[in-house]
Amino acid sequence: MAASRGPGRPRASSAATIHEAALELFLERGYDAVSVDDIARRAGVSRGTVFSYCDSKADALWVGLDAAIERAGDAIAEGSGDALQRLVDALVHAVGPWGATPPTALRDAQAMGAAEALRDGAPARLQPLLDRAALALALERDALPESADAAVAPVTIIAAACAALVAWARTPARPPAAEAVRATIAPIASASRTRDHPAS
Amino acid sequence: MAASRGPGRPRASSAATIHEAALELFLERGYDAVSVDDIARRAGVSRGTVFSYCDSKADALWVGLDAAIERAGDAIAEGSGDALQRLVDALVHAVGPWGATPPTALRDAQAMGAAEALRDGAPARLQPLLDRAALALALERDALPESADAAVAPVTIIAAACAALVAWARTPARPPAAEAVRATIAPIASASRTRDHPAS
DNA sequence: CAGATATCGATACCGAGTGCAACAATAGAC
DNA sequence: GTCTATTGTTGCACTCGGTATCGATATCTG
Repeated sequence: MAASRGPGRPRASSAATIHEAALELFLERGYDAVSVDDIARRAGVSRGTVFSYCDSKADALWVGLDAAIERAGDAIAEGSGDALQRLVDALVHAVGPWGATPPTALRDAQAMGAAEALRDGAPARLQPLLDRAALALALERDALPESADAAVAPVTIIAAACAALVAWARTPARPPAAEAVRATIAPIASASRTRDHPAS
Repeated sequence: MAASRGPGRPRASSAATIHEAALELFLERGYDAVSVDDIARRAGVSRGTVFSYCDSKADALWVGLDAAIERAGDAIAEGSGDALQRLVDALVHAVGPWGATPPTALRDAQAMGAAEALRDGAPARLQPLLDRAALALALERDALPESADAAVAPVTIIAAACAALVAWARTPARPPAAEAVRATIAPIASASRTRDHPAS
């Protein structure tokens, strides 16, 4: 990590330290009642340093989620089958490491009063994944990535996966995340496929 | 309207005036380069007045869209068929008045540099509609509105409708919006129905 | 030891959004 | 016509998230 390689390092700050402090405070006081100053104080760091490690106050909520989004984006390039199938497999694969345990921020979103922040931040976080899926689909279908043909199905499937995960995280007794996701989005993908490619 | 009933009414400000000023400025300079002060100046009112008519800077982007969302929410209560079919019909009905002409903010989102603002604001704007759809579905299925069974399908269908509309608004030669929406979400709804109610 | 370098901290700044107290204008009461 | 209550409007102060900058400090290299 670039944070610990440099020549001068007066403290032992890290993104993880700040994220931990933020999540602690979110749980104690609720997301809205925690300011960035609070996070800085709890982490033993100045306000400026918080923003040098985090892009926004909400970053701590997305630690495990961003990683999964990135895994999904990377997996789209690989995989077998048509682009839609690759998207399904990528989403399933991305949440595989979670097993039956959701990332803490997702599981405690309600308790932290961060459900809205999570919901409102999702579009921006998911955009790169969406772009890669739309691009893959557009290449396969000789369409523009912005066309309805290439853009709608990825949005639909990714939205379904997110909704499934939110509900899954609330479930007391959970199956593995990958199972829940596949069961939800596989039929959606089939429907998109048959609508867009009726013959094959 | 409460705005014109009272004894004293020093000015004739209105939400429409402020929305017009905002959209003008967004088109001229781009969404991010326009401050609320700019909008207030252009509309000939003070900053405080802007926020007494608008909840946020982005409000002007949502004038036509919010109305459609509200139409859809109201239509869910009526309609025929199961709850999923009512949601489909409600969405189709909600964009009916648009015909083949998208709301200006949706059509000019790119030109205004407001595509991101629109995307990021969508979850909060769509939440009431989502809640009503999930509630209707939960009642029909004897499930909790937060359960996956009741929550996933509405998210999926509404997301598909939004994606379809965004792509539709970009299309040079447009069919009526209702057609585009129905063609996109009908198969998704069928897939959700057969998955959740395999027997019937 | 000296210089280069990168992080950290403090400060100032910007814009969105909220709250409030004062003001102005008008409709109605008398 | 005057008084009064109501209501939109204004200006200001404030909070908070986010950005930019500059100086200080600690580490590594020569």
